[in-house]
Amino acid sequence: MSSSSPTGQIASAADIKQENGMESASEGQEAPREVAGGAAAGLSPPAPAPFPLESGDAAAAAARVSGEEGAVAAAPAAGAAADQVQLHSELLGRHHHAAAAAAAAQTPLAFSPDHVACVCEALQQGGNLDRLARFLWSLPQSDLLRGNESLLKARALVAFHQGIYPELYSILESHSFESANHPLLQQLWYKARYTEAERARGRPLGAVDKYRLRRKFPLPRTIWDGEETVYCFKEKSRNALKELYKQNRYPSPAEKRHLAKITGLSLTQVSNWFKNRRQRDRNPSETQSKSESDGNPSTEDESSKGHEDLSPHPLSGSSDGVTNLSLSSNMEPIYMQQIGNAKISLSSSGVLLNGSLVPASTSPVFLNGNSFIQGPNGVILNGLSVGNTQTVSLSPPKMASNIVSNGISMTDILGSTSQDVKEFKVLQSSSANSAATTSYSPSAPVSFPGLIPSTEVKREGIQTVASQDGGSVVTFTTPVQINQYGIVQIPSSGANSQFLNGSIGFSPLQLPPVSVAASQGNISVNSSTSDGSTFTSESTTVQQGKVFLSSLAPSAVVYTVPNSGQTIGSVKQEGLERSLVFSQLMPVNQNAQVNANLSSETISGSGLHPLSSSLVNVSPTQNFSLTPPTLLNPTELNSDIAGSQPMSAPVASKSTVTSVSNTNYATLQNCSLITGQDLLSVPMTQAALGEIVPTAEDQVGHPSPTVHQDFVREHHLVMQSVANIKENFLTNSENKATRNLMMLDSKSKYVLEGMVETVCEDLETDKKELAKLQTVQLDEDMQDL
DNA sequence: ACATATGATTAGGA
DNA sequence: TCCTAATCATATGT
Repeated sequence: MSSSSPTGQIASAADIKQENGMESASEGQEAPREVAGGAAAGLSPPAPAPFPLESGDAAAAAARVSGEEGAVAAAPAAGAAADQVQLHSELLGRHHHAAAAAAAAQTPLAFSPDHVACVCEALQQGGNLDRLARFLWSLPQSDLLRGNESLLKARALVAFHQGIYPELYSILESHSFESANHPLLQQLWYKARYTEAERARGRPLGAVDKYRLRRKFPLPRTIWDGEETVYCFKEKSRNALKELYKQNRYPSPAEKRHLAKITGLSLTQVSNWFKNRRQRDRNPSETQSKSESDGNPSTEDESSKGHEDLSPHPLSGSSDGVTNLSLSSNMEPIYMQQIGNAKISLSSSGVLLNGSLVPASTSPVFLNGNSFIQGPNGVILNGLSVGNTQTVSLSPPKMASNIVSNGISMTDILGSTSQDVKEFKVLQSSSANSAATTSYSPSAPVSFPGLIPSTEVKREGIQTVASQDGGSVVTFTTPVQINQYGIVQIPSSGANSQFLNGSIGFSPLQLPPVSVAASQGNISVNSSTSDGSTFTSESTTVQQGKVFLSSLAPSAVVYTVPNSGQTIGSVKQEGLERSLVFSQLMPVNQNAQVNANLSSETISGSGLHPLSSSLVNVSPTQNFSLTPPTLLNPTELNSDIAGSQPMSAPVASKSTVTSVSNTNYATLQNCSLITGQDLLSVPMTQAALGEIVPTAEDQVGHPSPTVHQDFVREHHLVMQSVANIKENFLTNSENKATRNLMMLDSKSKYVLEGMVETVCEDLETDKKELAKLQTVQLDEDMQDL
């Protein structure tokens, strides 16, 4: 029990289980199970409200907030807060005070959709459904009708809470939700069915009854990615396990971890699976069936088959696409900054939480209380967890540790836990992929092309802008949420605050569908850098069909291959695994996948050197090139990195994000590396987005190279740090590092498309608002407690 | 209802 | 800490 409890872990397990319910059982069995139960159990069995964060989380969050931020927000809101309306009005007031007071006055209730979403998320997180219900009730019809996902989710929660199941079903079936929200919504779906049945029968349902109901009322595709799950494990996961089992019945801890990571299962689950598998192979008599692996009794490992298709990977998927699920998992939260932790205070970086997982609850949490206002540098905000759930929190520059996500402390996550925590998502596309990826080299770790880690991507960028004066430096941090609502904040460093709104734009790269095909190939990314350099990864050869892109700072982009320890000599797998790097896979066209790792850790963890070379692995057979609108100058990056001349080459890049849209094309966003010269280009990227705000630079008014340099510097720093060059780091960091975080939603939808909205115009205001919300929530929570 | 499949748990050993 | 063997309870199928 204890150990495994996959569910316990975060949600990941929970998620999975959710679907079937079985697993969750780990704990006790009784709790059991059912889907809902399972999930709930996993999370917090306890949780009062099924959805809210775990108590633990909440508590943590609360603590933070109160402790640290309390001052800021607390005051006003606190008491009154209780009431939605008040809250509402207050928010409005604040919100506008800077921007448009007048407007506010006119339309009191006219919250921007983002704010509404924000409030909804906050209330959901707080778990106070009554308040949420009141809030919804106070909204004008027009707002309710808007397709805002957070709102819909909130309505669904309220409907469930109030027992208005038909409405719940209607909501769930009428809108395609982000995969990050699937776990929660799935729970609602099943739980509602169970409850209805129980009421009808007047007696509690047994496991079988629930199972029947699940069969009878399958999840609508709007809240399910279509991935099959049998006995609690996804087909893909099962296949991955089988593959490895064929090769080695006694996987090493590292292999198990890797497998866990790949499959989104916990280490314990992986171990149990092998244990059971071995046992059942041994005594067929008992259960026999080996359906699983075919009979490979022999399996003796390796010898046998070896190759071939060992992995046909499964990824089954339907092809269609729908979305994926996320689930839970995902969490791979990543944290990257190990560096930060390590020695450099650097960053603390941001943490992303992925909402995805959230098992039970919804996810997102606001976190970091600290973050809110941290002085000069670091602040951030949190995005709200909007739609997806995810919230981003930022941490203060220094501590990495603070972050709590979903109740889980970062630390935990960071720790080995990652395995447990993380989950991957599978993109449907993957299914297609599966085909694509057929080849898989045995030697290589198992690859699971189809899985995509939750999508979180975090990007940290540190941007420092030197003021012309030279005196001040402005740093800003930008967390981006890729969900529907992106929030970018740029705190100004010093007293003078300048806020930039940044919206971060990503210019999407589109990958031609075609390219994606198959399994092994190289991918070249051509960036049209100013100089026209193209980046190709030769070195990268194939790893398992994945391409990893890691971006460090805003500017730097590193391409790494995470687990391919093999490839990279010095790197060890374990290290890699541990590193929280997460990679994302992007299915391109459904067939190809690209992984982007944004963590620096990977590299650093291994202690390698410079990873100098950037590697891109592409498994897809074919090569496809990505042409970002922006410029990539990988070369420079690499050189820099490798070169050890940190500052020398200025490259400013923005983070790279890969997005995959359901539609089949993948987009790389923000991949721009800008050379010093091209400073201007940076902004451009954003321009693409359109409406968005001026780039930071613009706002700051420094186009100048200087800035860039700093930028670059920072980058370098990061990179270097990776490389083990820490000293520099410190320096820079001291200046102020800024980080950019990007959260992608677990869905991978990464779709930055919409994401980039700039939600908060007035950062301060937002901060306050958020703080207030949090405070309020906390207060309430406290009271409840 | 029954049979089977499968993940998890427990106890004991190395 | 990991493994095996036995066993549990649910999941799934008929």
